[in-house]
Amino acid sequence: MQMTPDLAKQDCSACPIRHRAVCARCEPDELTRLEEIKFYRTYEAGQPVAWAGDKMDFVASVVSGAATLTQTMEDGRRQMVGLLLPSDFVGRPGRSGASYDVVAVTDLVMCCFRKVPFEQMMATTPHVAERLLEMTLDELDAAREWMLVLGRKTAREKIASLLSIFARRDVLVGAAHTRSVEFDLPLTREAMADYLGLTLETVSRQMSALKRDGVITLKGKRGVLVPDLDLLMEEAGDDSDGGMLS
Amino acid sequence: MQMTPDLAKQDCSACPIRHRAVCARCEPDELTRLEEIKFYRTYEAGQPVAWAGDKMDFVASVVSGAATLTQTMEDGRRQMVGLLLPSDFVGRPGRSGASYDVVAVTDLVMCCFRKVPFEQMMATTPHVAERLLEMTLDELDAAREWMLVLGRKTAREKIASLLSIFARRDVLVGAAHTRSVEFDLPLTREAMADYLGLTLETVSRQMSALKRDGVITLKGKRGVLVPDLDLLMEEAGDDSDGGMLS
DNA sequence: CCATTCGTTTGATCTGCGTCAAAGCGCACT
DNA sequence: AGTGCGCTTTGACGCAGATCAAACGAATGG
Repeated sequence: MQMTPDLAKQDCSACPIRHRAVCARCEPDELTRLEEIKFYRTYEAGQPVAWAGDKMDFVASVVSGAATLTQTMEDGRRQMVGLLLPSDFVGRPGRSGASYDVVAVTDLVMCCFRKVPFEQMMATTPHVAERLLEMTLDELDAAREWMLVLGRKTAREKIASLLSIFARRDVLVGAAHTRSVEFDLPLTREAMADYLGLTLETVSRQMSALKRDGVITLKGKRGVLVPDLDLLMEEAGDDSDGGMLS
Repeated sequence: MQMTPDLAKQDCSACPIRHRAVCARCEPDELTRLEEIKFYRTYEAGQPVAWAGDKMDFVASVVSGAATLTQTMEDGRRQMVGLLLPSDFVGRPGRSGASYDVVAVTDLVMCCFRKVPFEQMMATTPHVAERLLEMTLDELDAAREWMLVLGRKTAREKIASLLSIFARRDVLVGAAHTRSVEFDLPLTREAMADYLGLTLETVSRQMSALKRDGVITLKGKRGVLVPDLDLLMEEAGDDSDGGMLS
């Protein structure tokens, strides 16, 4: 959780309000104010960012790495309710504590803003509040999309749906109209199971099945090669194009 | 979908920004502007409010009755992703179309605001934008709570979780510290199944089981009596107090 | 009054996934 | 090289919930 001075001045395109990429309407002095209250934190794989109920005095967005939001029942059953990948946002303006356990699953760099000045900024600059609302609506859509996965999809479809999420972040256009992708899974089988409402054994079995059927190829322990993204998305039972066109 | 003149002047405490109850900071002229762009619509049970992809030129909140947000796969599998009860909000500022099918499940009255003037209002009055963000965050929390239900709870726990949602809206304090509640189920068994990721048969069986075990009593077709709310919430596997204290 | 329809209940059977158990990898230490 | 540890894979078996099927009750309408 130490500061990383070498990052302190970096111009981070994945900042909470994505001020370079999206908030083009921001005035220069607004950007300056954002830069002033910004700092970076790093976490190691497995390290907690916050436990449910803890006070969180900052909001942040992921620069690199991945983190998970999970909920746990008293008897130990766990459900991941959010997956934070680069550019995703954490922290609730107007709420004192974290609602869920936030844990780094790989080495993680986050771009943070102290909560109090950030909220002041929100209250005075409509752009920021609007951008935050837009991001929250996106999260809500993602959560609802996932409700369909959890409630109605088979184990195989669930795995394919999860792989699609990662695959769609790194699409390569191959020859002959097939889109192939290669990426590293940031999650263990257990974490995948927690996300999908399955057990790790079922996850493992279905991964093997998808491999056997040629939908994916496993490269070492973490690497996954998807020769045909369309085939994967068909396996996921997804009617949409996965947002590739938007 | 006809206008209801008798409602047109009613002071609706469940309006989108809940301006009477919540937006106490609003100036009188802001309230007046809201009143000016407000109108009411009624729908009959079963009637669609909007299909996924349709343009929705208004945002609204539920005054009375209930509506559902559902997602459907090509093969017909359906998952409800949201349940709209009085005071709940529908419609996305900044988005052109509905993301999900919105259907009235009982007779429904909605308090609507034309989208364009509402968004103008949002852009100029920080209260409204903040209130909307707060409401969206609440929805997001509810969606994530529901992900735990869908992913990790047993059929019996799922039913109890759903019943808790309705029960907590109408709590009566009984004698001897037990809290008893009585309410009408606004959903059919099939709709409950769509919400819970189950089949209607399983829903029916588990309802019977809860009745047999004295957790609930069925009054006619739709009426449900919960003699002890704490017992129901224990069945739901809920560690929280259900927000009763907050 | 009966017939139709729509939602609900209940039963019998099947199956996908969970559970329990054991073995197979890398990979980091010593 | 050898040992231990964390993660993954694979197998055997059982069960919760799906599926298929039938009957029931209440409301509606001729």
